[in-house]
Amino acid sequence: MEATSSTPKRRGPPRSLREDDLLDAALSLVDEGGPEAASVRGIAARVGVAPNAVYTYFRDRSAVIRALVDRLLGGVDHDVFADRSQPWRARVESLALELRRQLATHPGVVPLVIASPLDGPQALTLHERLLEVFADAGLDDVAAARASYLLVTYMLGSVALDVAGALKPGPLPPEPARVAARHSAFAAASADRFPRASAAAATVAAYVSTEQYLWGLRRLLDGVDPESEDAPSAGAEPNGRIATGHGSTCPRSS
Amino acid sequence: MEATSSTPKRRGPPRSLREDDLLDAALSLVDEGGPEAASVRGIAARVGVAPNAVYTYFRDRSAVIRALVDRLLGGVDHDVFADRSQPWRARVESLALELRRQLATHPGVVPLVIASPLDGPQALTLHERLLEVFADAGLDDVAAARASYLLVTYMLGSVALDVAGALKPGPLPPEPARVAARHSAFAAASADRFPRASAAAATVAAYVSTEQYLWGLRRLLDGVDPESEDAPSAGAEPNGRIATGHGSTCPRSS
DNA sequence: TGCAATGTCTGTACGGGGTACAGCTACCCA
DNA sequence: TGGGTAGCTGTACCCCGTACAGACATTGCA
Repeated sequence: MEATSSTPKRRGPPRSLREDDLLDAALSLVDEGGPEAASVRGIAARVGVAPNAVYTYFRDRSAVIRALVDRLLGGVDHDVFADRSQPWRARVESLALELRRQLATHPGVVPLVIASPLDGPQALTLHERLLEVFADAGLDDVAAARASYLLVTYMLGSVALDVAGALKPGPLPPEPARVAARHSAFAAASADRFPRASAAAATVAAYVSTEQYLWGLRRLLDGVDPESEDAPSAGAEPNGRIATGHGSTCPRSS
Repeated sequence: MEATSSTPKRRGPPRSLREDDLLDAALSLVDEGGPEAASVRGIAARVGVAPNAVYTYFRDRSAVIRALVDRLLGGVDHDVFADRSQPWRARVESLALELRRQLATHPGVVPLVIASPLDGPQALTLHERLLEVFADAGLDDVAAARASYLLVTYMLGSVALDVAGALKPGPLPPEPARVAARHSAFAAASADRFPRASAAAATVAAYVSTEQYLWGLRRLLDGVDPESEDAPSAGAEPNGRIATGHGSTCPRSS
């Protein structure tokens, strides 16, 4: 915002609103009522303003959402991560944990993060930081870019599904009488169809943990590690290495 | 449940609509116009019916969406996966590829998948299938459940972010004059802030591929493999290993 | 054969959402 | 001191989800 560099000459009355106020309101709404609660009207009402005032700061609702996601992911930081004297893997793990914490604190934004295109500033922030770390680790640009994409994908994907899985809408409202029969029958059929998965659901939930998240992350980091041997082949390599699959022949890819 | 089994006595006129017709319409709408295009009114219009008719078959719009996601993920199948004589890893990879194909064909549903709670029939279908495979592979129930969760998380997360990343909204519509200055300034600031990531974006995109997806999957499968040694510790293991920020040396080798 | 019950679909309407358009007001600068 | 402009409001439009009440066809049963 310092782009108005030289003369911060402002016209009009002093702002009673600011982007941050609107985003704060949006975030609190999302925290309370889920992703859809961040309506333009709701945000405006929360800051005590007419709905249209929002359009002075954001082009449309999606711009508000993007800015919200941006601010949230951009704020992911941590002492360990910022400390360049730390081992690079520890820094990445620190970032991953902080990201997880951040999204777990605001589960409602997860769908918004996922729905946002990956090339926005928010993802770029993450990429940028990872790229720095990988450069420190000695990866060349291409390898760093690939590693960055792989990790951002894993981190956001895992955290998103973990958190979104925990974000259940609660018991559904009662069904209208006319449709109740059909749907209850369907529910019963579902339970019949997936007895084992249903039974395992509780077990599964108990094992979804930060440990597991970190474990997967470390497995991927092993492959990224330049000192390791099993970095992914850049696609230039034909199926030889990739198809070498631990006792299984891998099917055709694309 | 099975109560209606004996006499399929129906009253009323023969259905001119069916769930599948509505879901077909919803899917085509999503394919054409993104996740939000599947409005109740739109679906009804596409099948040539009043909007309310939809409520005869689904409790509300979210039920339609859930059924759509359910049908899509439930339909993920493949010859190799179904063939129990195949090595289990090949079967899992086959499922993963088919899932990727399916979602890549219908990118618009990805946000819907992510937004759906993980305990719905759709995810249960995936879990159920993976659990079968893992059981065949000799994993006990708990290990299978953990592995299943890890893989569903990875698969859906990776594919979702890949596909959603490819699902860019295109160039944004022109901004209203009043706000243009502020936003272009912001855009410039963004480009300044993330020069490296911006530059790397194209490179990154070029390397996002099925290969990379499979590579990550295989790394995780290595850990799941009962014949392998480095399965994730079930959380029983204290922090010793985890807090150890291994200074870029692989903690384990395969 | 006729009547009542029931599932399917329509007409209408309400509340809420995004947002375009046209102002009003207070402030800044010339 | 007056024009210009940023910040904000009032109003209005259209789309969306969906509740309510009924029209209609089909069926089971008397």
